[in-house]
Amino acid sequence: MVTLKQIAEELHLGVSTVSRVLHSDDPRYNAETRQRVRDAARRLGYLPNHVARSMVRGKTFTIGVIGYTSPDMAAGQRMHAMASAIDAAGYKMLYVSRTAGDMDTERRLIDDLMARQVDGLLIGTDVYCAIDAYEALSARRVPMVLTGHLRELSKFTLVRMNSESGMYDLTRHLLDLGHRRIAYVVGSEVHFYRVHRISGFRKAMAEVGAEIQPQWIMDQMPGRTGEAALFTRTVLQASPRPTAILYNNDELAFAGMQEIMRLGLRIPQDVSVAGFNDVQLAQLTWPPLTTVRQPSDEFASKCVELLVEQIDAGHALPARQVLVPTQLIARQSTGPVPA
Amino acid sequence: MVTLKQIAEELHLGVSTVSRVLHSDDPRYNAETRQRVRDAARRLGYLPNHVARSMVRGKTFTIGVIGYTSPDMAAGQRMHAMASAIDAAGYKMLYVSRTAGDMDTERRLIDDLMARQVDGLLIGTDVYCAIDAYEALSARRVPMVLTGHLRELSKFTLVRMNSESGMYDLTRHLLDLGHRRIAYVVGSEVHFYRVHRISGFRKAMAEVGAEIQPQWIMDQMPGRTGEAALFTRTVLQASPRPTAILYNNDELAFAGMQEIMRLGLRIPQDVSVAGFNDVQLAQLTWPPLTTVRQPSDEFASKCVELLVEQIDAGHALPARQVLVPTQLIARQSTGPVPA
DNA sequence: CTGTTAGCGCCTTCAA
DNA sequence: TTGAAGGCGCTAACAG
Repeated sequence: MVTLKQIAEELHLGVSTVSRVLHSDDPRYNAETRQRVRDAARRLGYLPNHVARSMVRGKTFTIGVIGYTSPDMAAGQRMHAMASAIDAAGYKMLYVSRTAGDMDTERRLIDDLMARQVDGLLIGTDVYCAIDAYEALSARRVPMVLTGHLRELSKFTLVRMNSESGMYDLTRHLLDLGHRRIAYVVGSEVHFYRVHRISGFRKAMAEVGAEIQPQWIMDQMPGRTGEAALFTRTVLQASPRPTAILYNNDELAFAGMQEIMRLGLRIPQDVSVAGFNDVQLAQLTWPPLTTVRQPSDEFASKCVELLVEQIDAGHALPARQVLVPTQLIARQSTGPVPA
Repeated sequence: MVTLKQIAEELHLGVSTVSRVLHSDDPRYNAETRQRVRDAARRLGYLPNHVARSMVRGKTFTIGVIGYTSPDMAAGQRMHAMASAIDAAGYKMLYVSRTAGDMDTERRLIDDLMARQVDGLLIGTDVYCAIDAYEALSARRVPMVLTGHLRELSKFTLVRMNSESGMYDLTRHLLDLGHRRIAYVVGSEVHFYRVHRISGFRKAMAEVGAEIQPQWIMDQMPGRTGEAALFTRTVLQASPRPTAILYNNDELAFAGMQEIMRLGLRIPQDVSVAGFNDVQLAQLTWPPLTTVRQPSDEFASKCVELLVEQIDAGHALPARQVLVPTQLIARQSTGPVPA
């Protein structure tokens, strides 16, 4: 690796001269010197040693990101969006992954990242996460942004999608198609968005005076695809049956659609189906799935914006929650209520 | 941030004493001193400054990974696998992303990562990638591993799935079910795996003396889902029509299935369908998709293994290609040939 | 057993 | 307009 010193010696100049010309582009130097330095740097293939610069500047331009192995298929897209947003802000992403629910690993990873002097932390929270560690970080005013849906996180700076309006829009969409007998597979018990989604659902139903049938709401079990399929079968074999089923995420909806096909029912002629998240495959199933999208670019840049704000301030700022708006994607899995 | 010096002053010790106790666990020190140092470190919340250590050791324990925004939905899973494998090897992943085909960005990113003194580079190649930059890196013997399917990459150390045996297995699966009239949507023109996949297909077909019908092979157009759907419609409306269709990836297969449903044909009773990659949703479509899986954990650990080998050696080693074996996943989208 | 010192590569006063 | 020197936090000789 070529260093400033080597360039300086080669040109019989001082290191600080070379440093200033290359990095601060100080206009005080005469054009000739500047040109010589530039040429030498290019010729020797000089690359500034970022580790040394970090050392002396006390800043690494690195953001530590903790993700987890999510069953959610949109995870890849979100990561790329995150990396791009971080890059665009002049930082790099140091990414570590933990398996869902492993809090000891999470604490270790936080220490690892802090030891590496990251300028800020971006943590994707899971059902079980190391709240105590977040609190310690918060007390030290370490720049930090969380993403996720845990109720306990409301005291931290958090970015999450606007689940309430998303589910409201989706329910309205069904109501506008004439549906009134709507089932809802809530699934997960632990995430906070459950509350918001249900609230969006209730609000839309209430607006048109549609009644919510308790036996058409699945919200007590863990939200696995197998259970969603079973529930789907059960409600559709009863009488009367719902004319539309909402699923709290696309994967659950796919499982439901699979089951509906098995029952020999048609989508959307016999029953309308909608999911949530708009994973990439939602447009490739048959029929293509009506769902709600959370723009991952917007989500990522919001996270980075909130984090860089704190980094620039030199410390964490008062906690605030940001809701990223969602977008209804109406496709062919929903249609007019059967006559 | 607490430093060694602060601990040393607090205990009236030298910094090197503290350093050695904490990091090399030197057994020469007496138990009491060691305990005092340990306690103080814990009490003050000492975290070693990794930047400073990197500086002096000339090693960052960081691997630079360049990914790209892949339309492939398994990307997220691969990334997590990569991060975990890197972590398990005692490194951390500095991840950057480029949009597919943006070679200027790729060169900049390589420089950024090198400036950050990463110990090695792991690059996910795309159709267009900065081969010249790889060559420069290679000439400097920078530890580097590529992944991907470009023909031109054969001179670099590369990890990719064994496309030939994967497609061979898949074709055999159809042949064993009695199919002889098999269509094949190759799609992409540029990736090297195209050659291997076709070769696996041919080999299996030749073994049982099945004839390959040119009009049932789609390999001239770019591999978009729209074109795959159109091709599917065309071959199925002609007579005689194929009894099975192979798609070069799951997304194409989903598009094909969608089209087959539109035509009112049944899968697999009328036509069998198979994909490639085993994206997570392949098991959730109706019917679940027969496909070929590339284990992402194995893939990731192989990449890391090859890279760490070079890092430990201090420089790149002679180029070699590693093929990660694939696994046939037979589901319900394939069935016996119609009578 | 423990302390002192000399850097790692760079930036930033301060001095010339 | 340029150079010298100190120091970021740590490790690794080299002394004692």
